[in-house]
Amino acid sequence: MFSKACEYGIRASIFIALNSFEGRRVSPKEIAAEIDSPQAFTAKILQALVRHNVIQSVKGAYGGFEIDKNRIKDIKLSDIVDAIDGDNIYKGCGLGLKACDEDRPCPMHDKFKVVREELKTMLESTNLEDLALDIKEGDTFLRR
Amino acid sequence: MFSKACEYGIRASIFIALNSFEGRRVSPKEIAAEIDSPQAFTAKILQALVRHNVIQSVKGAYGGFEIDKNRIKDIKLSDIVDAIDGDNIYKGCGLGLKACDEDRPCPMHDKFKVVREELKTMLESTNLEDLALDIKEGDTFLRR
DNA sequence: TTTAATTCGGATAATTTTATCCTATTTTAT
DNA sequence: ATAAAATAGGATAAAATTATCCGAATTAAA
Repeated sequence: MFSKACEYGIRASIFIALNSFEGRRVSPKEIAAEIDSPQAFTAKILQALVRHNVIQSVKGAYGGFEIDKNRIKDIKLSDIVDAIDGDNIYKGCGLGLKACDEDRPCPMHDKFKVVREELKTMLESTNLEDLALDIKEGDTFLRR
Repeated sequence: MFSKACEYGIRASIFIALNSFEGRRVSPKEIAAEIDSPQAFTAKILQALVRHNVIQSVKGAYGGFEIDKNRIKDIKLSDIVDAIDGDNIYKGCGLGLKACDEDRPCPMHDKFKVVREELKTMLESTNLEDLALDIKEGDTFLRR
């Protein structure tokens, strides 16, 4: 469904949010260890998230990645997916037809639209705070 | 969402179904021209669909690809997706965690489950006959 | 039985995605 | 200032996906 990069990006963002609650910055090394992803590749993804303004980085000693504590609840899964995979997954045609739209729909259009809308709604209505709090409560897990 | 191979596979299957209604076999060349896909790559995908028993091929002169006319309505989109992309897309964890399940869910699990189920239901309840008939009626389109 | 029209399948290439490595740059503490 | 601890970013490699090419095998018709 999502690319590996996007899966890592979402997992990393949740872990960063979790730490930012406590005012703690985290390194790519820590992140990759926690979410079980390749470190250097994860670092690239973090850079992309910084460029897209989803997370922040602080360079130099005592630096690391963080998310503005007051904005954690404003970051939606769709922001992360947009930054890494783009919006084609929840906006494009299921059969890959560029010209597919309401006026000239592909054979899957009407039925796929329902799924796509469900995905879009889900991504746009789920924020990092909710996801991180579930983990904190011990209701959900980032690994193993 | 789906791989290119899977998109081509679905589009090709619909076109074959459309022709099998009329008892006409079609070649990879014809198929690729109609669904606007690379011919040799499409041929490989057709072979995979034959191996998975989704479509049939008849070798030699006057051969081509076809679908048993009486079975067109029994072939579900899920059969095609399964054959080409596997079932991970509508059965696996949205964050790519192998260990994610109801007992130990990932943070996205509950919300993603709804989307995944919607996709699963859609793929399993949509058959080639319905899709081909919509095209025949001029309500939907395979290209342009 | 030969020929022509086909699918099948192996080899290879191109592109994209995933992953690694190394150096430069930035920043804080000493 | 200097050293140490970080992120940034370029170069490269590995793996997966997408795509092409060509000869072998199969089949029906002439």
